[in-house]
Formats: sequence, structure tokens, C-alpha cells
Amino acid sequence: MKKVILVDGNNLMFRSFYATAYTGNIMRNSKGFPTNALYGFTTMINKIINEEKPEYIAVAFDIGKNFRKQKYDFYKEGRQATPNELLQQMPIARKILDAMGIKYLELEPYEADDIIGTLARMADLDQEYDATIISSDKDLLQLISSDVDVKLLKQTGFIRYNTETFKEAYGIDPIKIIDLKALAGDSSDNIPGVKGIGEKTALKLLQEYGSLEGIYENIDSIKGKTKEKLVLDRDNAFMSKEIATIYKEVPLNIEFEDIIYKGANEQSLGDIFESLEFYSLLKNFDRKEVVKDDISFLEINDLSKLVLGDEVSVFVEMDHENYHKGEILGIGLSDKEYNYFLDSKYIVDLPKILKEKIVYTYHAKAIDVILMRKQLELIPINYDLMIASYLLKGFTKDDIAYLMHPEGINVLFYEDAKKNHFSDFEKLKKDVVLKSRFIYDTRDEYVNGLKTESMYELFKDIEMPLISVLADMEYFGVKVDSKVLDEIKEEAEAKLNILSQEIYRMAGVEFNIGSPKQLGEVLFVKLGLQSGKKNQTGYKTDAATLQKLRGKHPIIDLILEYRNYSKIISTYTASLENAKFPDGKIHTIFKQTLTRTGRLSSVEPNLQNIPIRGEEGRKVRRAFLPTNDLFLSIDYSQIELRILAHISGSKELIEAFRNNQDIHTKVAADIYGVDESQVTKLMRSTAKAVIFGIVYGISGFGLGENLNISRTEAQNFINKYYELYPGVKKYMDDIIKEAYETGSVRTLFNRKREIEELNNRNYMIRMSGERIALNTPIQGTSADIIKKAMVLVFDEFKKQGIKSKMVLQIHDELVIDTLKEEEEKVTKIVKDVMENVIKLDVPLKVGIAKGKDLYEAK
DNA sequence: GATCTCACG
DNA sequence: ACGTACGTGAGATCG
Repeated sequence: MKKVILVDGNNLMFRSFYATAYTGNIMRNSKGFPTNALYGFTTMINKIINEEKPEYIAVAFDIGKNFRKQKYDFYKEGRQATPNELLQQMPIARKILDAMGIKYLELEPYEADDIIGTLARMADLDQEYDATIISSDKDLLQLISSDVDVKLLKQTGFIRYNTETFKEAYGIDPIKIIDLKALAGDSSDNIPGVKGIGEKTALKLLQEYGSLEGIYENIDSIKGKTKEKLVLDRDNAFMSKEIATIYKEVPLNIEFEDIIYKGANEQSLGDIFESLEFYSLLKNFDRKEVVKDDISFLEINDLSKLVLGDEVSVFVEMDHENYHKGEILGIGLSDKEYNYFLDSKYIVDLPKILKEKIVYTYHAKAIDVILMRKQLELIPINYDLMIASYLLKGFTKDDIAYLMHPEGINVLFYEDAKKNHFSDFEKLKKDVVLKSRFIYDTRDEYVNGLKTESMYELFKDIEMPLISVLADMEYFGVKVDSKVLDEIKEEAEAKLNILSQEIYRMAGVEFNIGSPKQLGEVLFVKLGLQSGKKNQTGYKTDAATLQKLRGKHPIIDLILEYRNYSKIISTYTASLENAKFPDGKIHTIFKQTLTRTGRLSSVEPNLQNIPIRGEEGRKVRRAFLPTNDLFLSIDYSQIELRILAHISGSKELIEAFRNNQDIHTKVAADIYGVDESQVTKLMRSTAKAVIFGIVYGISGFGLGENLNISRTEAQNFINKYYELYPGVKKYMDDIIKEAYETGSVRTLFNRKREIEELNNRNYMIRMSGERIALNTPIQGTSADIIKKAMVLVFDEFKKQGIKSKMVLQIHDELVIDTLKEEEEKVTKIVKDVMENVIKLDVPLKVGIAKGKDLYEAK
């Protein structure tokens, strides 16, 4: 038996394009040519070759006019035009196939489906051949036969259908897909079908009468509305059947011998990959090395041999991503003229070497921390490529290799080098120097880019100075009391024991309460509770769903409580203990180049999500202790709303903030049309939810879900809000319009976020883009403001010789590890700086709390 | 490794 | 007709 693989080339290209086009940027090579569809296409084809090991393979494409459209001009009408970025990539897909030794087929006026159908029929007729069709298009399922199966691609993975498995899944023979479409139509191809009949009814009819013809032969035994609909749309039904039928006699004039898989010509395939800059695909090739990875440098054994110009780039390679733990592997230095490699022992000389220089680097914070760990003087760093690239491109990895590969510079990815334990020291030396060279050579380009984009001030005055502020916070760390953590853990474990016994008893069975699958089974099958929404794997059992079931069964409260305690144990006792360093402290890493809005994030461990809302979880805060005498916590009061008031210019909101009103109460009074004195707790919290929702771009539905009220009621609240605050509504409309026009939005400090989602053909994704456009200037400006405040606080501490330390930033809050005698000074400095860091149309206000641990300082 | 769930602002 | 709130990090389960 000979195996034939038939690939739907168009389908693969579209899939690959849209898979990556809707989030983030479309991948392009350095010339700006889009490559995202080709990359996905190529990896898919490679995968097919590896998995299927075909003897015969052909890839079919659509080309030119198609005969269905010629005959019925409504066919595929209403489809959005194929984006130019995808069209440009189509011819290259053919070239890649040529180089891979794979035949591609196309013939006007036929579609790829028809070509595949024709070859599938050849396999049906020839006993010697079996075919497998590969696509994510369900239309092709009609071609399944004893000799033909279909590998239907899913979002992740695939399902393989043959005659048996298809019948099991659909209850009809594969060929009947055509009849199904004749009845139910197909909105994506604009095939009408019979109006008012959907997939469910169609399947039922087909199971009973076998085929479209069978249905109309027995039309009199069908009753009611269904019959009426069928009679009315008879012509459409038969025409739809014709359109939906894949044509199997395309005059291709080929035999299977013409589509033998020949294997790749590595030289020509390599050339294509080279021009597309698919370096990761190139690396397995045995071809002439053309990538730039050669560099001359001097390995320094004697510091007197090191002669550097005024401007120097430095790259420090470490053996661990976590620079609080890692050790140095080597140091690369470059100046205008030349490159040097320094052994790690020279780290102690680095401050002296670079003291008078203008220094450029990648990931300055790692260098700061490692110098602090070694009690060395810090190096003044003028430019960090990691930050520049974050601001300009919106995303950056910790690994500089991701910036270098697109330029054709073949350094090892950090991940790969680490896997091999950095064993190739010669390569490591070369790479380190290549990296410092790269930093130097690209610096002007990035600085110019920042200036062109009006982000140079943001870079220079906020992000760059913030680096050493964060380094200082991380290095100083937060003390953790293991005993307290342990007590919390034991207490929670005891509760869990009791709870689980009680839960088992009520359920009448012992099961893993932590497994959503098993829990769903128990609640919704065994106990027969009303199941809410489903997710991909079964019943939803999250807190919001369970909340709605409270009172229906006593087990619900127990499960919620169980979840609460088990979260505390797993995330906040065991793992925090684990994250502790030998000095008894936790040293988190604040990621400065990760979020799309400009916020920081905190990892290993995350210290920005320590429990506070629930009393049980909040106790965890007792384990966080000051190294000095007390914690001061200073947080912005409603900063995002104040920013909304400012950038929207809403008179009413600005007025309210200027009068120092409680904004939630004020909005509640306005919405409900009562006096502020008559606002109840519920009214206030409803207003609060509406206000928050507005900032996120919520819909009536979403707010309704959230407040557990009907969507109409919720929508009324939203409308009322718009009416009361027309400035806010106008801001929302304007910013979304601007986002569509420019493809991006900016914060008050000019931080830019590109929003690719707005160009997506998928309605949902576009809507999500609009919400991003709405929210990012608000969240991002808030991030800018507190970042600037941190820099100023740090400077002021230094100026006044304050020994207290900023240790945490939690988006709108700063935590200071304070010396008793500095309490007053610190409070004043931080409050003054935070409230006056920028002049808005509304005042900025902070709240202050203090305590002997993080529990009390809130 | 994907998915679900849940902690924070 | 469909899906539905912005931004994060992390642990447990399961295929």
C-alpha cells in the first residue's frame, strides 16, 4: 500500500497567518516583509513530513477565478478581503515547496478543495494507494472513504477521521456532509441552505431519510414548520448541494508518480530561509555557513592591555536567569574600535574600568545586582538596550539573542546554551563579545527611534533611572518569618483535613477536591446540582459559578472554604518558604520589560499578589517583616479614576475630585438620583462596579454577570453613567477612533502600545482591541506616574541620607522598610513626591498606613 | 504543556 | 448569532 498525503495549502497559510496575526505583531524580516504565515506553514509542512513520512505528497492552492463564484456570484460573498500581508506571502509558499521537493497543484478556475477531491478520487479508484487529507476545513470531510481519511487540524493537535470514526461522531456517512450543507447552509461560504433549518434539524432529517433527495421524496411524511421551510426553499436546497459538492474531475493530467516526495534541496531551501530570516529552521541544515557569527576580539589576561574609548558597551553573561543566584561566566566589552573578552574574575575591576566611561548594556539591572552582591561600586549605565527595545517594540525577552537573530547574528539562545551547561567555552566567549558589539552598534538606531517616537524622555528620565531603584529594592529584599508561615500552614492543613472529611461525607464518595473534573462530576452529576456554564473540559467550578449555588447545597460553602485554604498553603506558605534566600529574605525580581501597559511585574516569587482581601489569606502578611523597624505603606487613592478624569476632561469627575468627594458615593447618588446621605452600602458598591467596568470597557452583559443582575438593568446603569459623565463617553469614543487611525495608543508620558487586534477580522478580537485602547492610557499613565515617583523618592532618600528602604511596589502602592527615627521624614518625602510628581487637572492623593509587619501596614 | 483556578492592582 | 472587563504570576491536574 502506498501512502499519499494531500495538503490544503491555502488553509494552512490562512491558519498560520491568523494564528499569529491577532495578538502581538505580525512577524516580519528586517526588510519589513511579513513572514508569519510562511513560518507557520513551513513548520506545519515539516511536521507533516516527520509524522506521516509520505512517499507521495501534494499541496493544493486556490488560484484565479473560481467556477462556483462565476456561476453563483453570492458564493463566499461577505468575506473580508484577504489581507495584503497574507497575499504577499502566498508566492513564497510555492517556492518553499519547490525547494522542499514537494509538488504543488493549482488550476484555474478550481479551488484547492476540488484538486484534493480529484486526487482523493484517484486513490479511491486505485487499489494500490491510500490517501490522507490534511486541513482544518470540515468541508473536506465529505471525501472520506475506505481509502481516504482526513486529519482535521484543531487549534491544538488534530483529529483523524475515517469512515467509522466520522460516523460515530456525526451519525451520518461522510458523503452526507454535502446534504447537511444543502439543508443547514454555510455562513462562511455564504451558502444559503434552507432558511430556518440548522445543523441539529438537518442531522435529524438526514438520519431519518438518508439524503436530500430522500427527504423531498418523503416530504409529505414531514410535519409542521419544518415541512413548510423545506418546501419553500427547495430550489435553494438543491443549488446549495451543488455548490457544496467538491468537484472530483479537475483536469490535472497527473499520476501519483508525478507527486513523489523528492526531499529538500538544502541549498536552495536554505537561501529562502535566509532571506526570510528563519534562523531557527536553518540551524539543522548542513549548508555553507553564511550567517554572521565571526568576530575578532582580544582575550584580556592583563588589564594594562585593555584600552577603551569613551563610549563602551558591556555584556555580562551569567549561568542563571535569576541574577540573585547566578554567577558570572564572562564579560564582553566593545568600544568604537574593538572588542574584548574578560574572564569573570575581572568583575571586581569593572567599576574602575568603566567609571569614567559612557556605558551601554543589555539588562543593566542584572549587572547592578551582581555588583551589589559582591559589595562593589555600581557602574553608571547610560543606556540599556533591553529597555529601549521594550519601549520601541513593546516586547522584549531577557535574552538579547532574540534581538540579534533577526539581524542574522548567530549567537546561541540562552536557553540552549544553558541546556548544554555552557560547556562550549570558546563559543561562549565569542557570543559574549558578539553581544557587546551588537549593543554598541545598534545604540544610535535605538536612541533615534526613541526620539522619533517621542519616548526619549520616558526612557532617559523614568525607565533608565528606575533600573537601579529596582535593583536596590530587590537586593535589599523583604524578611520572611518561617515560623509564622509554618503556623499558618499547619492551621490551614488542619482545617483542610476536617473540611475534606465533611465534603467526602456529603458527596458520599472520596475524590480529589482539587480536581475540577472530579469536582464537577460530584456536584453536577452525583449531587445533581444545576450546572452553570461549561468550559472546554467540562463543567465550570470556579468561585463565581459556585457562588451562585450557595444555599442550594451545604457542600458548596465547604468547597469554597477548602479552595481558600488550599490556595493559601500551596501558593503562600510552602512556596514562599521555598523562595527564601540564605539571608532569611525574599528577593523578588521586578520585571521592567514585560507588561504591555508599562506596569512592573514581580516574579520568583510574585510579591504583588500577597493576599489581602480575605481575612484568612491576609494573615500571610504577618510573615513579612521589616529589616529595619516598621513598614510604611503609601498608596495612591483611586489613581486610575483620577487619570480618567484628567484625560477625559470630564467636568463632573474633575469637580468631584477637586471637592475631595468620595467618588463611589457621589456616582451612586447620581446614578440612583438620591442625596449622598441616602446612599446605601449596596448602592455604593454597585456604583463602584460600574465605575471599574467603565475603565475596562465592560458591556451590559459583563456588568450584569458581575453584579448578578439582569443585563438590561446593568446596561441602564452604564447608560446612566454616560449621561451623567458625557466627557467620559466622549473620551472613550475618541480614543477608540484614534486607535483605529494610528494603530496605537499612548500614555500621558508618551509610552506607546500598538494594538494589532484592531485589524483582526474576528469581531471578538477587534472588540478586545477597543477595550485595550480604552484601558491602556489609563493603566499605563498610572504606571508612568508611580515609576517617576519611585525615581524621585530614591533620589530624595539619597540626598537626605535616608537609610530606610523602598522594598515593594504594588502598582499604586509603595512599601518602605523604615527606621523608627526616620518615620516622619520618610512619610513626608514619599507623600510629597507621590502627590506632586505631576500636575493634573485633579489632585493626586495618597493614603498612609504603617505597622510592624505587612498585615498591619495596610 | 495546556487548562483551570485564584491571588493581586 | 455570538461572546462578553484591563493588567499580571503561579500551583495543581490531566492527557
